[in-house]
This record gives sequence, C-alpha cells and structure tokens, in this order.
Amino acid sequence: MNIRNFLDNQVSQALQAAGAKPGTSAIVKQSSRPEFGHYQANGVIGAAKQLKTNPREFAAKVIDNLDLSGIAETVEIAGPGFINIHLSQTWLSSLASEALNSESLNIDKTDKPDTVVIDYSSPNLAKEMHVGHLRSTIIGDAIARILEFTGHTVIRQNHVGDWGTQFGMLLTHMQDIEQDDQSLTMQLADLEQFYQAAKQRFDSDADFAQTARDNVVRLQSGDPEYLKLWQQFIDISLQHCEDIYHHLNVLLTRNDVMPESAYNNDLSSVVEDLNTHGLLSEDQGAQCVFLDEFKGKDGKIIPMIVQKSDGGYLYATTDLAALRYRHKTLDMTRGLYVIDARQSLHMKQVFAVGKHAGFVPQSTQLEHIAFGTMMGDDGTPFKTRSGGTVKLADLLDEARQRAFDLVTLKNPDLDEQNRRDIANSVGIGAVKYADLSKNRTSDYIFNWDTMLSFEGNTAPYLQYAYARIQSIFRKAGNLSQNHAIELNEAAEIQLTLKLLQFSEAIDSAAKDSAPNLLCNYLYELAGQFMHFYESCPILSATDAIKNSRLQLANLTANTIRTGLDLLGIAVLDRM
RNA sequence: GCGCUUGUAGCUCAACCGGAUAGAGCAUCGGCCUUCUAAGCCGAGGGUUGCAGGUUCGAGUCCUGCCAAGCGUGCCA
Repeated sequence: MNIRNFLDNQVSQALQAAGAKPGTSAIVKQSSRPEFGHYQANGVIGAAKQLKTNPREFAAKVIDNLDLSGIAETVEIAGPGFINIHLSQTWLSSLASEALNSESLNIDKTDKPDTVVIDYSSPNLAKEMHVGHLRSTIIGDAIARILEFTGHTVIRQNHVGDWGTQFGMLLTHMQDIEQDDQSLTMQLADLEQFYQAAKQRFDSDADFAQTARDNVVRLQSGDPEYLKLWQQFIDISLQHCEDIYHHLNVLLTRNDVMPESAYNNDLSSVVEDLNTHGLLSEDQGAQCVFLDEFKGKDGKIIPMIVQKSDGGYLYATTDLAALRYRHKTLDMTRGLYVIDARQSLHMKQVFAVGKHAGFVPQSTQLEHIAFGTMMGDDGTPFKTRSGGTVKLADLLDEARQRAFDLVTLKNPDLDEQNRRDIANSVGIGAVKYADLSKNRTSDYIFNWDTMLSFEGNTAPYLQYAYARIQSIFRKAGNLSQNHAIELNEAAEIQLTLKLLQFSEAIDSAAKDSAPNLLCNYLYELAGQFMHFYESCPILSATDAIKNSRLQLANLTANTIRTGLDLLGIAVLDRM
C-alpha cells in the first residue's frame, strides 16, 4: 500500500470530477510541515489557474467530490489553495496491523514488471579490486535488490575485463615462475604485487616485453597452452573478487560473470551489422559511426570508433555486442549500467548506436546509472598515503578493525568472537551506507573519521535502533501477536505514519535508481523510533499500551531489517 | 573550441513531476544515564542556495547569460 499514490488517485479523480481537464494530477505529497496535515495536494492551484477560476473556491469544489470517509479525519483548504489531508488514526493503525501480518510488509509489487539487466561491479581481472570498484559494486547491488523486491526480474551482469594486452605480460611472468607451483600460488595471492612485478619486467626487459607481445597473439589465436594458463589466472582473480563480494555482503556470484572475452566471436558481426544498417564509415583507416546527435555547436561530430585501423576491436564494440546479447538472449526490457560518470559520452553513444542498428528495440529503456569519483580529503582521487591505489581488501580490513576497536570500547564484556562478528557488520555497513546515503551523481569524499565516527546518519545508528528493539523483546518475553495498535501519543502517530511510508521510499528509490532515498527514509524512521523510545516507555506501561507499543516496535524492527537488507547491510541483535 | 557534471551552513550532505518558514549529521555551546542499550535523546547558534536577469500566484528546483571546479572529447578500458 503506497498511501501517497492512493491519495493522489483519489484527489486526482475528484479534481477531474470538479471540472479539471482529464489527466490533471493532484500532485499529492507528504506534507512539508506538521500543521499542514499528513499529506498535501499541490495540484489544485495550477488546475484552477488553467480554468481561470479562484483556486480556493475550486479547492472547495474538489473536496465536495472527494470521499475519504474512514481514511481522513479532516480535509481542509489552506493558503492559496492547497488541500491538506489529516489521516484518521484508526485507518493508520489498521494499516500498521496489516503490514505487521504481511510477509512483504504490505509493499505492493509493480504491475508492470520489467526484465532488468543490471551491469555492475565489472572489475578488470588483471589487477586486484581497488576503491574505484567500490561504488559500482555496492550501488549496483542495492539497486538490484530493490528492483527484485518490487517485483521486477533482475539479471545481474558482471562484465569483467578478462581480455586485453596486459594479459600477455601477466601470463608470460606466470609461465616463468610456474615451475615452482608453491611459489606461484603465493605470488598470485597478492595480485597487485604480481601485476607490478610483471609490469616492471615488461618495462625494463626488452626480451620479456617481446615475448609478452608474442604471447598476446598466441592467446588471442586460441593456443591451448595459453588458454589454460589464462584460465588459471582468471580463476584465481575471480576468487579474489568473490572474497570481496562475500565480505561486502554483495550478491554477485560466478553465475553473474559475463566476461568481455565471451563476446570475442561476436565482434566482427557487430561491425558487419553496423555496415548493413549503413551506419559505418571509414575515417583515417578506422571503422567509425558518425551520428548527427553527437554534433556540437562547432559542427563536428564525435564518432564512435568500433574497429581500429589495425583491425583490432575496442570496448565500444564489446559493449555493443553485450547490448545485442542482452536483448536477444536475456530478453532485457530495461538496461542499467552502473558505471563511472566519466563514461557518460561512451554510454550515450553505445545506447544511440545500439538503437540505430536495431541491437535493441527503441522501446528498451537504457540508463546510465552514473556516479562520481571517490575522492580523498584533499579533493583529489582517493589514494594511499604513498600515492598508490587502495586495495579494496585493505580498506575493508581497516573498516572492520576500526569497528572492532569501537565495539571493544563500548561493550568490553562481550567475548571476542562476538565483538568480531558485530564489528564486521558495523564496519562494512558503515562503509556501504556512507556511500549509498549520498546522491550518487556527485563526487564522493571518502573520510574514515566521518564514516566511522558511527554517529549520526550512519549504518550503525540504524543497527543500533534495531538492537535496542531486540533488547526490549528479550526482556518482554513472549510477544503476543495480533494485538490492537492504539495510537494516542504524538510520537506513536508519527512513528506509525513513517512506518507506512516505507512503500513510498522504496518506490522512489526504484524509480530513480537512487538508494540514498531509501537511506534517508530509514534514517528518518530510526529517528522517529528513537523519539518514540525516549518518550513512550514500553515495558512499564499497562498491558494494552505495552502490547500496542510492542507491535509498533516489532514493525519498526521488521522495516529496518528489510530496508537495510535492500541495501545489503546486516542487522544485529546486540551491539 | 565543443560537450557532460557539479556549485546549498565552517565541513559532509538532504530537499520527492516548481509549493507554504531550505532540512539533517559532524564540529561548537548548554541540558539528560538509581527508569526498556548514552553508538542515544532534548535544546541553542550558524544561510543573499556561485553571480545577474527572466518565466509565474509561487523558483534551491525551469529558461538565458556569466563565474568557478571536475571530467570527457577518432583508434586504452
């Protein structure tokens, strides 16, 4: 049940019954201030303007056509012609009971399910995952979970980079130390160092460099020995990724991996298809697509190059092949690409060329879910103190360690294993939430102290609210189900209303692929709960009130758990 | 040159197809632990929403022009 949508429908119908043009929307929103009720309709004024009538008089006519008996306590005209709706407390409490008795918290599934292909994480397997992969991985994972929850068919695609010239260098280095199996396993345990070692040989040893280049050709021509070596390297690198995904509580598995190399055999036909559609033109030896829509004020068109003058293909070609595959084989109706904002021109080109070439129908909804760069305190891209890239594994270790220190400080009596477990959820949750709670389009400043202060709008705040509720339940003993919810105190009403708005938060997060909207909601919910917790004692209240408040606490816990789960963040019974 | 993105409190960020008095957290200051976990709660101060115009009942939000920053822009991904 999405209350906003429900009221919007009701008021919109009344609006049209009162004489507004068909299709006029009531624009119902949550009220901006408590004295304006629970919801306000903003569309009446504009509709009255269109009809050239007095907004307040028109609003009265709309109310005459609006029947919210049993739902609204009062419906009133305010200001220049707003309609303020105060919901009935009995309606709110009955909705809360319904949510409590529903598996899905009474959240509606979409009536227009899409097959959404979501491309996220997509690291390059030549190196170890670093902080540059963090945002795509956790934002994409949250969006995938949210869309799945709202009833869409979600197909995850981890478009890993497993092909390219660096592999010649890596495999050659690997081959040289393969004789000693033990040593190889050890060296591959740190892929970053392995890459650096191979790179150093490549740069300083001309013979090695030549062998590496020859080996790229051997690999690409399908030499079985080299393919075997390559497969071995890829397996190990993927295992590194899976370890990270596991620690991060990200749902990607090996089944979701659809590597670049999988499209190798499609690339030439992509170029042929473009030619068939008359999109291809040769320029300075390269095969290009020039589209008018990429023409600037200066009259120049930025082309998309799909084949180099030496005959090699580019990532644009691979992306087009992937697009075609996602339509033909996966039946995608909506495609989301959770990729760095710097690729926005590239994504626009892929989408435009893909549609012109008929790789996907015009109706397919293709979206670049862009996000900003992760910055350090100084406003430059996030690096280690010595200027190197930060390995994701190290970053997560630090988060867990810092959280462990804090848990130990706050709760020294818990045994160590317990504190480790709590620290894992708190540390990882804090890292993810800090990112997810921000509007993804702007650059993101990563700061340990802000993130792991564990105060204010952070994952631990939400986890703490949940842990407090669990503590109450432990003390309350058996929880009687299905007890009536009585709303008397302002804090109870506000909490209930907020609980019932979970559906609205999920819908807006799904619509805009914006997990931060869900974060905002959960933070406000936890805040409402904290307020309720302080002002409405539960266990010491009389039975009727105690049971009622326990129901509210229970629904709050279910909502926080579900909401955090959609973000890929765990809850804790104690912390 | 052209294009994309961003500019809101000292700092990090919100503000839901334009809505009523622009909200939080951190930091600062002041209160609250014999009462369900103080990782909490209550309160105070802090703003010309980069600048200038425009559109209208109403603009942080839309349009135009400037300013500033970042990124991208034919054979890396």
